[in-house]
Amino acid sequence: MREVAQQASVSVATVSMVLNDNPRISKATQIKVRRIIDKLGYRPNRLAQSLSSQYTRVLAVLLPPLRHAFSDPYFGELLSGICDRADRLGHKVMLESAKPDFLRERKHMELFERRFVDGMFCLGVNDRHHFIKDFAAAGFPMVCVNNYFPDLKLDYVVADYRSGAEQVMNVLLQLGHKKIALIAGASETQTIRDIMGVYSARMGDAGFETDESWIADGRFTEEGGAAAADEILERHPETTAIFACNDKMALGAMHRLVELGKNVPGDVSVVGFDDIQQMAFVNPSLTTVHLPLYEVGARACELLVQRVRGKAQKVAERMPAHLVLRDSTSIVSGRGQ
Amino acid sequence: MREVAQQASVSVATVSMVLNDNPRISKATQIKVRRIIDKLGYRPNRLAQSLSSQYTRVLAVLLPPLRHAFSDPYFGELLSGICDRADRLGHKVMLESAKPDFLRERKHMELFERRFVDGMFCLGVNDRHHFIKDFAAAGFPMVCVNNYFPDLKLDYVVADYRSGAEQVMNVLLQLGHKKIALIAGASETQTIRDIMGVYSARMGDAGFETDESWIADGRFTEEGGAAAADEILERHPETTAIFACNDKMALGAMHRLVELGKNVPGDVSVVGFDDIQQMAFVNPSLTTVHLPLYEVGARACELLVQRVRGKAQKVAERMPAHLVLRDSTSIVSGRGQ
DNA sequence: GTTAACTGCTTAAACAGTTTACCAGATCAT
DNA sequence: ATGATCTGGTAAACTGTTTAAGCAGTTAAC
Repeated sequence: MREVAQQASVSVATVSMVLNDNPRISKATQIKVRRIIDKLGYRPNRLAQSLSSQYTRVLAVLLPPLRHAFSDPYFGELLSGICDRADRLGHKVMLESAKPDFLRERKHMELFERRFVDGMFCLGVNDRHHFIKDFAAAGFPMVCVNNYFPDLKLDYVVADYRSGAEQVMNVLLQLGHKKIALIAGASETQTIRDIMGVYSARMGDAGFETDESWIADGRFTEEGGAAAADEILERHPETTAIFACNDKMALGAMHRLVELGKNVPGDVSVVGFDDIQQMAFVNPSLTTVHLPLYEVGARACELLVQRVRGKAQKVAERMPAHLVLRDSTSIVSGRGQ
Repeated sequence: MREVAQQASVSVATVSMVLNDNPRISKATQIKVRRIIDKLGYRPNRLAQSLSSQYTRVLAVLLPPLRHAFSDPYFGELLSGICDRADRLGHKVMLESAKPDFLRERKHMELFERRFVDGMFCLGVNDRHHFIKDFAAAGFPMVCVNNYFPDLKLDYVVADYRSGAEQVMNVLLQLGHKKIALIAGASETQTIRDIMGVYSARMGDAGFETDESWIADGRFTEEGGAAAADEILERHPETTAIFACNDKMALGAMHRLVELGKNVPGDVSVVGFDDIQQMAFVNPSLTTVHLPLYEVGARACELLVQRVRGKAQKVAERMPAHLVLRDSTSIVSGRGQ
């Protein structure tokens, strides 16, 4: 920068102002300086800029410490939305995994304290993750992505799980299903509780009271989904439909059903949640709820950037979800009754 | 830092040396200063550290600009390995997407020039991506992950595609298959050419000469795999086995086969490549080649960090792959002959 | 007729560290 | 006693930006 200033016979401050399109710089100086910049191939050092301006223009994404978190299409789709939008807003995205060590050493706070990042996204958090309160307490910008905490004053952007669940229950009931089981994930997650609430309510409305024996925990994984399917069929062999709270569990359940010699959807209908890409290509293709994950991520990013700039107030948005009917659901079969 | 120095009645230089475990600092001063640091909750500003030390300890991952790149388990697994190892080595990971604009504006170079990052990983690149030469030319540390360029002097870490392909061909031939088709990806990719080379050679060895009518391009996607399956069956209805160069294409092909009323593996065996996690849970579960993607990513990270520190020489490693037999392959059926 | 707000630019301080050259005192060999 | 070496520390220069304050002259507002 000094070199540019020298060659253009102006001060470094002027060069700085040229770079920042400060209106106080005359057209002539603008052009003169820019010409030298191009000639010299000068690029401002972002570390120095950040040091001085107090903004790093870097955002962190905190992912749960699952072995396959990065290769999980669910998180991937959120990440995709976040990254695309961040790029458009001139921000970089950094990846972090919320390992126990990471949290114990308060690294999630260090990210801010040491000026690594301006803001943070939390993905896959639930009520047991007490650390999320730290951000708000310290006044660091943070947005919960596709999750929320009614009791805490935290920013969030979330897909409409209730509406999605309503649509699933409607279609299953209309297809004549009465023996509907639910494969849930961790009930420490508010969105899962939303689905469970809708499930119980709609079953009750339809006159088919269910108890917790109709609900199994699939731990959000394929293996868990398979195990949950086992549990359910053992407790209720008369089950004609299984509603899983995410696609991975639905896939695991479906795989297990086929292994057990059941026909999907002939004997048992299966419905997922999320609509991750592959689900159109499994056999049978999976009926599921499409969540606008990309858009949720993108919107969260927009709002986080506003927060960083001190603009946004309370951030809380809910984005629409819709059912995608495929081949894993059908009208209840005669003998299923 | 000034505050710490003052309270400990030493200079800021001393505080800096304490933080960096400089041996010139006495035990007594060490302890005295550290006590004040803890008391004040002081955290060194990484921007200032980087500005001064010339190292950012940030690495960038350049992903191809595919709509679902982030949610692709293939990239996810590589990313997972990279991130875990980077964390252990005290480095942060930044995400970048190689969009046309990005490259046109030389942003991939700016990342280095503006001191954003110390090094870079390139994922999913092929011979058409001329920009990869820029790094070497400018002397910026870069490692190609799970891909390589025999003609260029670039660092890389790659899974052993040839050995994987050998294993596939061995098992298919042993199962009695003769009419084996190949679904390839972009032939601009060296690893794909490796597979194609093995395929042709082994078919030739076994006395079953094939020509390009037995090879279709599946563009690495499920849709492409499905279309490729169509092509192949149209040209060669007698096909008894399909070998796809990645799992996504295998899944697409399998889905199409089932749609066409074929039984997998009864009528047609299908083999994939990569062993992404879900493939154990599709119907039928997919026989595929397990690539140590996590390890490839981790190793690439180790080597990149060494490169950044100026230690490593030429980096070029190949990691072993092995076949995973599942339910999508079987002995060739009588009528298939 | 005074005050205030421009004009386009410069100077210097601030941002928060690291590193190098140097220094005073202690230790050691001659 | 003298010079050489070691020890533990300091002051100052350095990294590359942004930004507040200021310069002297012009113009608009009250």
